Amino acid sequence: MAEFAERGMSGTTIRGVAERAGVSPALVQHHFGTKERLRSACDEHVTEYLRREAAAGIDGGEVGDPGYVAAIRRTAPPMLRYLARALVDGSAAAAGIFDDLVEITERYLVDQPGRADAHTRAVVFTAMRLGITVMHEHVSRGLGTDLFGAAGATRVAHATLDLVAPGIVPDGMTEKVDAVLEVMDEGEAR
Amino acid sequence: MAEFAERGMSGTTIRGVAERAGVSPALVQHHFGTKERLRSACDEHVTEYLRREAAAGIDGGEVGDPGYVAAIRRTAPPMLRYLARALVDGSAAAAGIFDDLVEITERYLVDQPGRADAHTRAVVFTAMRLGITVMHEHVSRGLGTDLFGAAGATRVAHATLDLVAPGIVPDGMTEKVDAVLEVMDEGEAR
DNA sequence: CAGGAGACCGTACGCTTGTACAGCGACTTG
DNA sequence: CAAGTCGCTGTACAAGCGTACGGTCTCCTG
Repeated sequence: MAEFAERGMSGTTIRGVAERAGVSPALVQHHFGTKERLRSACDEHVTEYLRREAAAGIDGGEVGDPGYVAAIRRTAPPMLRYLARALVDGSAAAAGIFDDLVEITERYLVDQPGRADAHTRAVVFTAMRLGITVMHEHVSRGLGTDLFGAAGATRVAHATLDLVAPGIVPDGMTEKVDAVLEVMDEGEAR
Repeated sequence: MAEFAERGMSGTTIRGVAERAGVSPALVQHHFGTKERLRSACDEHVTEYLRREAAAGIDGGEVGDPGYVAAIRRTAPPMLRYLARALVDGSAAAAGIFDDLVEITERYLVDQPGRADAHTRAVVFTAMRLGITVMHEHVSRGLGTDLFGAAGATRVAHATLDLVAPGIVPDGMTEKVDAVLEVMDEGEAR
């Protein structure tokens, strides 16, 4: 996944993946058959991960658990880096994830009257939020800190809350974000 | 540029570029030498274009000219498609453009008190806005309309104005956007 | 203990790739 | 009109690619 994220679908080689994994190229082929099936396996893996963690994050009280947050902070960056590439590399799975996020966003965005309809807003807002992840390299450079680090994530979360219209985001979202950031800080300090 | 935009740096072949241009692969090499220098030429071209048109758009009254707006709407999409790819493909020129946009954004964003500092806000806002362009394929699919078409651009502009905090965007920006959209509609109707 | 499954490897093959090179015709220039 | 420039081409080649295949070793199982 790291190799796909860094070099893109056509830029990664099976030999490169094998070397990074410390095995022979033949073993990669033995397990995944073809390069396309290796990509599919990555797609499936990140799709399942996001579906599982998104569900836990939405309806679960797990976001208050320092251990859970720490685990997410450890496992999420590789997934997001892969997703960032897949979103512009023409992966069908990434398109599905995007559409799922649009649907979730549309359900949670406050439908207050404005210039655009709720669906258009949800699509645009999803693209905007994902833009930060997709351009994490540039964001990190601009911030002088890794976006996927604790400090970077906090700053970006605060800036995002500054930037989006208050009437759009559901009630209690600001507090929820603050709670997660606090739990994250505690986990970082320990 | 279209080939680079669709297939990425490592996915495009000189033979593919040549075929698309209706010439022989050797001619591409004759003019640009190497694939890397071809990419550099594209980078330079889009950089110069954006610098020129951004300057005209910011301090010029040209945005009220229907002919000018029509020309932009014809020339911009290929540039933006290329930029979208270059931003995640690790192009040095794209990084420079991103940084330039951050600087411009920081200069124009209203520096009202909030949770994040002005620079962080500018970086995040730049990534968000570019996210729409970078994920134009997904946005277009979600909208059911081409993002680079007149209808799509209008809907996205309206949704963006709905989504960003009113205190952040400078005075008169809404009216300016409306004016451009109106001129665009006139040009389209003709 | 025989044997099968599976993780793992080295080698090989055909194809595509970037690039080098020699050449051809049209047009410009002295 | 000779000569050079330039747009343009076909061919050739080494490197790297995805993938097929046969083989080795370890471990589990009957």
